[in-house]
Amino acid sequence: MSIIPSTTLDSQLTSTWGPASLYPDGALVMSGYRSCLWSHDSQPQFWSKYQVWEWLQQVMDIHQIDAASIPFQNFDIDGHQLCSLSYPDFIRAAGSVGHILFNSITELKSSGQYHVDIGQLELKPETDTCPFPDVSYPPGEIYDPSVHSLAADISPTHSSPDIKRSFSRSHPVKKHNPRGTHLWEFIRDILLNPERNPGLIKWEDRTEGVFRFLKSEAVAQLWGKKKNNSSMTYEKLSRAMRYYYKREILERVDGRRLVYKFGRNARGWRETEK
DNA sequence: TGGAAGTTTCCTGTTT
DNA sequence: GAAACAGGAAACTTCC
Repeated sequence: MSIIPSTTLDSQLTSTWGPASLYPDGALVMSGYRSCLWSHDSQPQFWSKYQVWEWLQQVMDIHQIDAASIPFQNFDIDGHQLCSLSYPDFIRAAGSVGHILFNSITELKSSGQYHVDIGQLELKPETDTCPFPDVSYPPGEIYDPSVHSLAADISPTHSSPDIKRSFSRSHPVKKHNPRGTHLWEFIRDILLNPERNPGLIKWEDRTEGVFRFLKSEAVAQLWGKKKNNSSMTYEKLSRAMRYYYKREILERVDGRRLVYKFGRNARGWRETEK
């Protein structure tokens, strides 16, 4: 979302993917590390409704917060409005999760330039040097939603032990999320960042959740890189996609090759959820 | 340590 | 004939 304009497929494939979900509380992991600078539109004040919603998604992901814990309809606002909310507003809007969201947005507002790539993170004490030697991305290259997601950008203020204890007591967590982002979430995130992933996957029917792979093997390679699996192919990826039919995360689209549709159990792709 | 979840890999057969 | 789809089966990785 509000990240660096783009990066190449090659650079993605050679960069370390950020296994954000391997760190149930990424902010804790990142505590004590300096943030790196990123682009102007990373400042939450300039976010669109869509970006606000994405931020919510990423906070949920990084904290493994049950999706049902956050009433998305209460966040049908843009970044400017979001930044004007007070702590009580967050509590009213998101209940027990409110303080997590408040801390995150407070930090983002105060830094305005917060970006941490967990994949490149070395666990070492805070130093005067940025742990990310080169965060520049040539134009026209492809954005990697997992590397550059806000999931990796959660406020260090979350590292507060009090918050952590409070959070673990009061918030349900996802039952299981074995290897970080799920495949369908990975696909969804690519779709939600079309300007940064030109020609990989595109919406066929945005309102119905129908999408089509344009470069199936490229997507498979990207997925393989994320999973540190250089032998990933579209054939294997598509097998995993087909398992989603049973779970109703995806629905079959008969007669159309490379076309899938989000099912009732897939969330976060609808515009109306923003 | 065992079970569950979510893939990953391989395979055969079918459809486009 | 090639590419993609469909789905069974077993293995694997990770988390709890």
